[in-house]
Amino acid sequence: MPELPEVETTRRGIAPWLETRRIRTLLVRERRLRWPIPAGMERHFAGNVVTQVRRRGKYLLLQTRTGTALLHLGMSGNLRVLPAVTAPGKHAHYDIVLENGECVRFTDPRRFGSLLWTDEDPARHPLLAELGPEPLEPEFDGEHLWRRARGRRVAIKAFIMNAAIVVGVGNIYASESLFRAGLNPRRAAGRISRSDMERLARSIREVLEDAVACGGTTLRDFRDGHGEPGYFTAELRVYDRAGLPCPECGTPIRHLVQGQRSTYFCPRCQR
DNA sequence: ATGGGCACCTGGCTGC
DNA sequence: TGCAGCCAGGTGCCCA
Repeated sequence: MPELPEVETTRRGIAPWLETRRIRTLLVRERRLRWPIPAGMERHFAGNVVTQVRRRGKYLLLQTRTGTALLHLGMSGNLRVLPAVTAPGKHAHYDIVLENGECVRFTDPRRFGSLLWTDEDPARHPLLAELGPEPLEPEFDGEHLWRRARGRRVAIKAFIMNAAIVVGVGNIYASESLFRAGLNPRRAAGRISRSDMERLARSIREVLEDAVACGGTTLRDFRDGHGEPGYFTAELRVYDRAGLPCPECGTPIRHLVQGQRSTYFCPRCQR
């Protein structure tokens, strides 16, 4: 479900409800997420105060007075701000309950999401330490992509979906970025010119910024922190549009599979 | 080091 | 209606 724009949208939705607030308790109903929630997780939350809600790639970081909770939404997860006494749905795996009873609830049918804790600098956590730059920050640019692509034969689509190269680009926005940059998703990363990499970096940035401005993309079930869908779905130019005319040239959009993931592109506009 | 494939899960949709 | 088969927004890990 969530790529960078959806995670950022979620962050913006829940941050005002959590920052500076004291947690009454963490209520866990299902510990079997991607990594089982450790038995002692609750004690990190009870009575603690959230100082900041940040994002690194597709991870949400709840910074507290004593450490940092690392949340991941996986494929199908979402976080919702809810009033006190809201009956949990089938896959409501944990609630972060505030002192007044309001809660932020994690729901995730597929259980690919996670909830981890670190007492140390979260940037040093093994899951975050090796991540590439944030695509909306200045250190991400065409030169970075070009440099990291030297000698690499992977398809450019897989390359930009690799979080060690750049974070936040998932399956939807990879196709969309490559369309905007006019690059064929099958091209070897190492064979793309410096100037095309500049274009690609700009495209990635623009697509993600536009999607954040729209509150993300809702294909099936993405909801922000308050249950609202994202409106970038209407702006998608190629994703999930196989056979439909390319918005630039009218050629039917093609579908192909790369690394078990669907790719969509215009065979005429993308070389 | 790199690249490719698998696994982890549930639910929704399609087609017989 | 029922059911098998396929697909889905992520990503860590294993193997060649």
